[in-house]
Amino acid sequence: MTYSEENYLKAIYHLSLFQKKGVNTNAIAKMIDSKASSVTDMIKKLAEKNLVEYQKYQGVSLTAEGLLEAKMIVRKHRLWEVFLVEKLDFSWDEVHDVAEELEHINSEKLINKLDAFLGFPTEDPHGDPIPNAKGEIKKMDKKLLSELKLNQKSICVGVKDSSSNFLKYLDKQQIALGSTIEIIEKESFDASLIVLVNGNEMNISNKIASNLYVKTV
Amino acid sequence: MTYSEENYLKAIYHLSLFQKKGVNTNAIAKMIDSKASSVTDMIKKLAEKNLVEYQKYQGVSLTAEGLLEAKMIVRKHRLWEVFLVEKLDFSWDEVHDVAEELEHINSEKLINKLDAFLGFPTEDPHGDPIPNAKGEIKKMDKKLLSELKLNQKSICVGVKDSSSNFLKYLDKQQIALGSTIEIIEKESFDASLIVLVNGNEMNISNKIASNLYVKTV
DNA sequence: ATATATTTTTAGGCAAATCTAAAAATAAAT
DNA sequence: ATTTATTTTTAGATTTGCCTAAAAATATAT
Repeated sequence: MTYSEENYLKAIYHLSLFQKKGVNTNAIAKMIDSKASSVTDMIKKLAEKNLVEYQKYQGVSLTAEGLLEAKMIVRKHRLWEVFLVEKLDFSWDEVHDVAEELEHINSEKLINKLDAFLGFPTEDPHGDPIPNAKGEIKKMDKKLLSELKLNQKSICVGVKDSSSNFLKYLDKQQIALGSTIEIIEKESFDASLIVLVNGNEMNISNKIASNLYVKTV
Repeated sequence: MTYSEENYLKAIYHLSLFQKKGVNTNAIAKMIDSKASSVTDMIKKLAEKNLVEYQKYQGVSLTAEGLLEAKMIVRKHRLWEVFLVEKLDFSWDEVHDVAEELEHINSEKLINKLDAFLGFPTEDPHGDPIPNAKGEIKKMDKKLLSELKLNQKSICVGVKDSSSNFLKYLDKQQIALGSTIEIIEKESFDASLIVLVNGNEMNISNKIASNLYVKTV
């Protein structure tokens, strides 16, 4: 598979997590940062190879084979992210672009050895699940902080938005994966929250709370 | 720089270590496994970018800029090889192809962090020198085993041929980097040697001895 | 239900990297 | 020094992945 084919599969995979029907040509174009016509071309090629199911004008979906391929790319991406953070001291907002390149390195032995070296992690530095060698994904029951009940103790387990901007904000506020979080007051006017993060009281906007995943404890 | 451009630079670099004049079009074609006409095309492109010096029919050589680029690719290749062997338990005959892909990953931060993680190694698993971040290469005074004097104690510091075949042969004979080697007899008829490797007597053909680097002690 | 807007596809082209085959330059050999 | 052989370059095609612009299909709105 080419670099480009892999990127398309990955994009379709990510989009299909939110869209149960076929994934739109335009949505793919936006994610890949290309044009709808290019997407149509590539989709035809992927359909030829039996990696996607494609009906003209009806969007695409991954075949079983395509899904597995996509998961393997995601697996590689996230394992490399763990490597960068745990072993090479990258911060969680720096890993994405490099992992975007590393995910295309093609060696099963490499990725499985890396997996073992890292201790078979199940989540990446942003709390996203890492598919295992068979493509199985352990899903965690997490919820958005904005959906958490008052006075319910929880711990931070992931982010929805993993943009560098947001991650740096969290660093500044000393919010990290594993931080304990509890809502002690909800402001109905702007839906902002007063929370305890590791015991420290702070104010958090709704936008932040809508991008932080927590697990109740 | 594209993947392909990097491969050409690397090929020219390796060939120019043996050939002090301009490197031949045909030699490059053979190394890259392509055709002379393709090489001519690419060379023109690299000359445009000031990475090589090129005169029609006279071969190519690297400019200062091209040389540094080439060394950085070699640096990446060899650092990844160390990583694969030291951290992921690859054997020395398995690393080349994967490193061939990894060497194109483009992140200075990554490679310098990796370098530090590995403890700033100066040689790769085959005994080849690793350029440092400035492109400096610490050269070791090594010689071929075939050039070693009788009864001169030495240690194995590298291989000239790093084909999987040869490396597996060395594994089988329990010859590795760091093994002590001493010639105790030279057979003039076929130039084969009787040697002590870590104290064990064994017979070694001239071809083997001409592909093993040693350092006298 | 028809007109309007949006999305998707087709048609035709472009740039990069490669190739084959022929021509030009250089090297080797008698 | 010519001829012969080899190497290198040019010319013209091909493939991949992308593009723009126009046409076709689908969705939306009055």
